[in-house]
Amino acid sequence: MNVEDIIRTRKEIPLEARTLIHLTLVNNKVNEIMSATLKPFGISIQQFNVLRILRGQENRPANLSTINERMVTKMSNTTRLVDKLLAKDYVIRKICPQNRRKVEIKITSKGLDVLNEIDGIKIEMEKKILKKFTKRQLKEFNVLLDKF
Amino acid sequence: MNVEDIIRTRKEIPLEARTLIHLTLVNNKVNEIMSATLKPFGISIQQFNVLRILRGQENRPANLSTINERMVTKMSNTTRLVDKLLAKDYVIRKICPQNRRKVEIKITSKGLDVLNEIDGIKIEMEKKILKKFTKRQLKEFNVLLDKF
DNA sequence: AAACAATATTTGTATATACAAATGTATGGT
DNA sequence: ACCATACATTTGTATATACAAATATTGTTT
Repeated sequence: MNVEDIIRTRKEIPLEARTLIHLTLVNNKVNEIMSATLKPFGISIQQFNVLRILRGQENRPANLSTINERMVTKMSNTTRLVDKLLAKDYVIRKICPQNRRKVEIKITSKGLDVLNEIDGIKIEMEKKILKKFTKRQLKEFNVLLDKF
Repeated sequence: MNVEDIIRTRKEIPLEARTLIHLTLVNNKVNEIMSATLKPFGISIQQFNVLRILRGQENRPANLSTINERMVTKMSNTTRLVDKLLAKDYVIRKICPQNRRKVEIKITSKGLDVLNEIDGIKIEMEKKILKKFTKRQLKEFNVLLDKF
């Protein structure tokens, strides 16, 4: 991926600006591949993230705030993400009896099934995206990302 | 920025998956800062990108396809981005006389003014975002990004 | 020249997201 | 108990984006 080719410029871009453009281009590319990978399963990246968080709960329900604080999206949209998953029977939602302001969300076996199906494909996809990296370079890359 | 802290997990994440999550988190952070920086000027990141492409044309008009191929967004949305800029008098749009299917878009002096105003602030912002990087590390980071 | 294909852009629509306000519930002070 | 405040979530709304179809113009074929 060459930045100058993609944005079609012949001018020299300052290193700082180039880095941030580069980052965005790479992120877009990765997102496109991810969305396309999930498309056959009818879920978006964010819906997938919610499902994984719920699976991580290992049968304990999660309330909306818990889900939300582990994601990048805003609270109001987390509600709507759960709505979508609910419509597909991938989660169940009920009001918490101890504190009726809260809602308890749990992944269903149908939701777990679809996640398990995706797991293998996702690992393949990740390997493909990162095939040009050595383990050493991946670690190095993560170290650099930590500087942001 | 520690990935495990942000997504609040205690589990070991496989290096490949961790890398892609890390990338997304960093990109989100950078985008947030950029949007916030542009907010006082009333333009979005994408609108800003269009303006810069137009400035790069150095008085020659650009048609929609030209703008679009230098951006990540889809054609139909480029139309709407230009609509927004038109409403702010940052660009003018007219039908190309040689080929009436095409439209010619040019940045106005008002558009140039706002870009010039933003230039300095943007450089400051970039420095701030990348303050923990040495020049050497930035180059290294770009080399790694090229592997995607 | 009429018909068809190719090109350039726009419009319609569904989904996604950000931000502010509204709703419903619980808690602490008086 | 009453009231203000805090908390948890939802709803409303504007903007952003993806995808498909529609429109308008030009180029090509017969």
